[in-house]
Amino acid sequence: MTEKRQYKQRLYTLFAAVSQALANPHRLELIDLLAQAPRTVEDLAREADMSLANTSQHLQRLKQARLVETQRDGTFIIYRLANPTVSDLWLALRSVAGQQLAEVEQALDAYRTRRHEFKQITVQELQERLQTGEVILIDVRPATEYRNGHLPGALSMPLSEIQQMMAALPDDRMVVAYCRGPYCVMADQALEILAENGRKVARLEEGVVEWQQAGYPVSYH
Amino acid sequence: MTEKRQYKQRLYTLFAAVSQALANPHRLELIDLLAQAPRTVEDLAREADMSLANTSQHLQRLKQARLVETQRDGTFIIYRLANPTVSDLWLALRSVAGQQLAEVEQALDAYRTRRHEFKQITVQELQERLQTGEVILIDVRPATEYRNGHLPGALSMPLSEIQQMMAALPDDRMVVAYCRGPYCVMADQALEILAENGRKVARLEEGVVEWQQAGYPVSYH
DNA sequence: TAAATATTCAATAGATTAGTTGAATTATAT
DNA sequence: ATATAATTCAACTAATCTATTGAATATTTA
Repeated sequence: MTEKRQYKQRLYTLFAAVSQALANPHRLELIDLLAQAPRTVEDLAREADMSLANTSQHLQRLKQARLVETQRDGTFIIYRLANPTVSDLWLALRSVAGQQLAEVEQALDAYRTRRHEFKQITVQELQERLQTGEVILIDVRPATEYRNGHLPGALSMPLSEIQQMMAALPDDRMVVAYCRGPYCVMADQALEILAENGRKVARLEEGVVEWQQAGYPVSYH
Repeated sequence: MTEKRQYKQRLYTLFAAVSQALANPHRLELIDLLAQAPRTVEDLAREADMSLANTSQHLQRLKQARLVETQRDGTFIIYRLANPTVSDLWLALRSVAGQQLAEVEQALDAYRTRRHEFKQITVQELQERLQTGEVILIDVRPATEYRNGHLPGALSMPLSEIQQMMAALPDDRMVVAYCRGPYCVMADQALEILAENGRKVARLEEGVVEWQQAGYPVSYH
């Protein structure tokens, strides 16, 4: 019977190893980025503000834990999440932390300083108003992420190019912006610019991953 | 802008702290037990085969991470999961590990040695056959866990008492047993005893937590 | 074939952190 | 007051973890 205990312990140790792989802020940021789209090491290092070698090391740990996998493309190596359930795990982790730790709300307020300034729109509301043509929906993430999947009906309008592209938007409709999800500041920044230019704006807190997990379909073109 | 980076880092650090709290086999076993029912420290220590002091220490860490909470009952302190989403997180973690790590299957085969000997029954199949009265469903977990919630129509028949209680079962129907889920060996042990006594048996891999997460209702009486 | 590029590897420093145990302590109930 | 349940403390051991560097590898391009 003491063997049984060992085997049970081995199982829990395996589960703990996965949790261990996620138990680092840098690695979580990498997972978060990869949940939006597959990327090269360089790209990840730049987005996460880490050295290349360090990024590579952390990616190795994630790979060992089978949370990410690689695929070569020319001289680049492209990392991707190994499985959609990894996204689910990341969302579950975020959700528990968000619900249980008041510090998350505080940190979020410090990060997204204008979070409470903009009107929020729910998924249901958005869908109704998109149908009737009352609102226009923009995806302000980098174009690569848009190409990897976006909300149906969304226009790609990366934050970096919004000043130029803004003019192309019809000015009789409210603009709803979304980005990588509730812990992403890009949509707020886009709305700030749009609002300064006299647009009626609102933010959708959900990103593509949250949208998808809720069971809604995603567009690719 | 470098402040922004700090705040983002702080957020990921908070998420990582939750993962860190789960990144230990003993603590995962405690979470697993608490997912079945609230318990005292003593009870947890006994079930998990750990010293009392050690159990207490690990529980403190889980409490700090807000994954569990306490409630006093006389001289006892009762621990429970702080939130149903903690169960979801635990299931998501288990699911990722199960899908990505071949070692989990191997360890499971070593732990549940007779796992492949018994017929498995799916949730759908079970529901159909319960309706028609073709099968009888037993919950072989300790009675406390049964009382905390069980599958509708299940009889409480703890593994420890199955020898005595077995006789009460009608002998014209197949007996389906379940316990704490796919990583629990109790149902297998019950089926072994029942099969030796000439019963037709089958195992339901799902436990109450998996059942509940799938959206099915749970009974309490 | 050689050069250029992207990524990984190996080795290291340095700090921090984690897990366990037994004894002492606190809190509650009788 | 005494017994019971749980927590905390002190102490020890061990281990892990991150970030950094420069060298090495693998693939493509010239």
